[in-house]
Amino acid sequence: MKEAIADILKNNQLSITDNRLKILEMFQHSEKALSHADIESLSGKLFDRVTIYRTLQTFVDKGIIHTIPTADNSVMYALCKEACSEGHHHDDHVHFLCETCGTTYCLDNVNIPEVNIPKGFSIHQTNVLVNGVCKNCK
Amino acid sequence: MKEAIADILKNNQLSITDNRLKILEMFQHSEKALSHADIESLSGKLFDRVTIYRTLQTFVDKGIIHTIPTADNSVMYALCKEACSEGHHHDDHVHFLCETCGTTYCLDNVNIPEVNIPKGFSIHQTNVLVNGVCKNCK
DNA sequence: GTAACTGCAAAATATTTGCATCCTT
DNA sequence: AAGGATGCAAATATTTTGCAGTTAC
Repeated sequence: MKEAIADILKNNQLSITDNRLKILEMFQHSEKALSHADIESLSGKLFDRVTIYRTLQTFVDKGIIHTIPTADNSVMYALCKEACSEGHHHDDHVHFLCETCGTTYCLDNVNIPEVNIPKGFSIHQTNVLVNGVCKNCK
Repeated sequence: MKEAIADILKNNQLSITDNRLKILEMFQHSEKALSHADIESLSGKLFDRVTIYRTLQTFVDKGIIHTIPTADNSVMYALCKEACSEGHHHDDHVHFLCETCGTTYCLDNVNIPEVNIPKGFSIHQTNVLVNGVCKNCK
């Protein structure tokens, strides 16, 4: 497991550091998406606020994690699937925000439905954001 | 036209002020969604930054405009359709972000497709965000 | 006249940058 | 040893709050 995490870094030409391992581990262990603040508090302030910003940005750039558009425009992050790579995100899955507990889930196994857009527009990527109540808060 | 704008304010128990009329007019005249910064520059710095924050928040609260979740998590606003009211947004239309010109459109006449979510989850609202190239940048 | 709205100042937050030090390779 | 990563300090940017003056009704 630890190995797998280190491999992710290695495969992306990133140095293997404690910070990065810990942050990646958080994402792997978390069923839900994480915000900068989540990571800061989960880490117990072990590492610097600035380091978190830079680490998250690096991971997004490398295609290891992706940002999730949220209704309240807070920035959430979650692990990318294999399809992603540097500069090319393909996280065409559904994101679910629970209005009760505030948790954001990536519903990887829910396919994005087809969207019909007007003539003259072309689609590169589709994000679907669902608000509602999750299974734990039901 | 001016009347219509004033009516929107009146119908929502808001005082009719120059600021609010001008900001609402911007939304009505704009095909695309606007950010706080857009409004600030469009206004020619006529009104205070703080007033814009407060006006936008008031409009969102009243259901006159809605926020749009964007991929880069910048905050965009657009007019709501009639279905919205105080505390109850129903902007179930597709939002389109042009990757070339950065414009966000509300595609009011494109219906939200059905999304199948896992057992135990219930849906209140669905947002669809499409990235691509718009008709003007084609 | 009264309540609501606005603008200014300032506080609180969030994010970015520079640089010296430390760690990975 | 060299380059990348980190932490601290500080610069910027963003958003919120308090309050006094102004405006709508």
